[in-house]
Amino acid sequence: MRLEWIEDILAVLKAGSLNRAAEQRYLTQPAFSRRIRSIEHYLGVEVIDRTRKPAQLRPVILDQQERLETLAGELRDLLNHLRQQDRKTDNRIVIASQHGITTAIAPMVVKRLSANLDTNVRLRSANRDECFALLLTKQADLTLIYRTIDEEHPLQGSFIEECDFGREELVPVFATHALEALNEQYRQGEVPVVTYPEDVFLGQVLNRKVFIQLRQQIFLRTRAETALTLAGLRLAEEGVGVAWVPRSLAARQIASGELTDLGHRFQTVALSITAFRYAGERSAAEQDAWTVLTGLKAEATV
Amino acid sequence: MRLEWIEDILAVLKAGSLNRAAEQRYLTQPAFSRRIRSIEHYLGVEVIDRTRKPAQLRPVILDQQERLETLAGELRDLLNHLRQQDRKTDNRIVIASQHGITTAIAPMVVKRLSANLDTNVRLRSANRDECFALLLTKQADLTLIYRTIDEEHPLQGSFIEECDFGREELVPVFATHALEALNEQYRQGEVPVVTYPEDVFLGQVLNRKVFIQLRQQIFLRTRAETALTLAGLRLAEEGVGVAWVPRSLAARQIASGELTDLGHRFQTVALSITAFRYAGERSAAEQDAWTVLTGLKAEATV
DNA sequence: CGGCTAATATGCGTGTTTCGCATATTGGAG
DNA sequence: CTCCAATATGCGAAACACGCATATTAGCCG
Repeated sequence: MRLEWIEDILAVLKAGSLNRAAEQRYLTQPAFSRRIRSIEHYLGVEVIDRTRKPAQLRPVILDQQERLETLAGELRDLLNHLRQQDRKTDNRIVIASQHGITTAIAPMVVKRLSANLDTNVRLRSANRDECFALLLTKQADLTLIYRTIDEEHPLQGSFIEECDFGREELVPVFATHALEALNEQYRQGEVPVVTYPEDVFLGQVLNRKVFIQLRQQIFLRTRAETALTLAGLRLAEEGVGVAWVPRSLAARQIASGELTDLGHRFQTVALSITAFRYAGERSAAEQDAWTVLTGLKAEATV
Repeated sequence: MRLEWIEDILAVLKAGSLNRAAEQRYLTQPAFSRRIRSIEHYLGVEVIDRTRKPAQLRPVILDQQERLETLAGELRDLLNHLRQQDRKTDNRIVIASQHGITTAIAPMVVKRLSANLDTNVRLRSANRDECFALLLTKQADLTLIYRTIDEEHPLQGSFIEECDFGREELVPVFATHALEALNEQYRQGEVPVVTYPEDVFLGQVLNRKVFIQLRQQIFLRTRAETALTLAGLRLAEEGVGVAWVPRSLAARQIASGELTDLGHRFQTVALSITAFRYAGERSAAEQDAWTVLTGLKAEATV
């Protein structure tokens, strides 16, 4: 028996159909359908009534709803407890950081935390959704992510606390040594660009905030696609295409003249760097970390 | 999270080492070792202390022992409940029957049950160990297995009830039309036989009760090995070798002269057919079934 | 009572997981 | 230091779970 199976069953209950339940559980409909089948096979009992079309849970299961919910809750509690326990005892905190932040800002944050506190910091790099997942499953104590300045609450619910503690700008950059070639292409009506995949946060933001408008003026030729800002940076350095990268990541190369900031010609995207954590009781180490972060915020706004 | 994982962890606790825990959980030591690793990976927490040699559970986990046991119990209860529930409501019972019995005796039993009662009987054929497993996990309401007459309690524990309700004899048979060839081989000091694998019950019984003695007199040439008595019967009919099969299975062929009963020359094995069930409350259908079975016993002993 | 649509199921190829077996490595006792 | 028992790792095979594309079907509507 698996916690995940209980959650699957409860999802059917709440969603009212396999289709929507599949969505809630982040699976395709066929995969979810098969999963329910495999659960039924394991139990030796039919879980849902397939004769009707929006498939319904059978009474046998429905009667156990409360029990299922209780058990699922207890299991999750146990998991959360185990996952946090050892951290509490060794004064350790885990920070989930969006990939771009891991290279750009997080090192500084970690340095500050380690310097000011007797704390063992572990940094886990992941994409944005994964970061939230790590926080929600308490595998991370807090998470650092980018958000666009107009984005409301990426995580709703009062049990989550947030703290904007810095700004970042996504700037278009390109190899200075190849600028002439870029201008030539520009005159011919096209720009080579490095894009991020549509299914990662930066890809969506860049598309919505920059590319849609830009495409009305000029043809964007995607020369490379990568989920990693660091790779984007390298590609820009090689003159493969214009890449939008966090300014802090490119600061050194821009200063040295290796890269040229094309923010005046194309558009930049303002992002804020936000930390999230669970509200409620927490370990001393985590409390201290949060204090340091809010301190950074104060610095930034000065 | 999985119930099986909790059980794995508790097994380490009880066994005191990965090695013996692996045995308890019916896994090889390497597989079990990796399983614990995967659990640790999932939890993000070290479950066992590998610096010492008989690996010990870490205090983090040890502290949760009671909680783990409670949860495991609740999950198992839920499973048992779900697995039995639908049977109770539609007056259904599931009988796990050892393969040989499925063909030999079970059809008669099922016929009796269906005739006398308004009951839906489902027969599941499995090997002996699987039958016990099905009973213990409540996927079956009762199980029919062979046991040797001197075998004590295959399942110990007061929570199991048993009922010997018949006798069976494993008799050596061979194709009548090929008897002459058999005798010829016999004179040359060897007998072609059909054996059962060592890892199934009949294989062990036959070896212990018959072959060990027989080998002191004559060379047994294994011509075929099969786990299925029915296949053994066919092989005997074809004259491949002498096969020990339940008498009831071969009764028709012996009567018609197609097969010859060699029980006078070799040895037979007396088996009793025993039904097992959980003690305690049960559905009306199952109670009725048991009554019918004990009735059969009365008939048999008359 | 057909035909349409949304819900569910199935075929298929692929990547991942888990296992057993054989073998390597390692802690700890003597 | 050497040996033994406990644990780990290499490897190949089988099972599993997934996504995509597509087939089937319940139920609604004309």
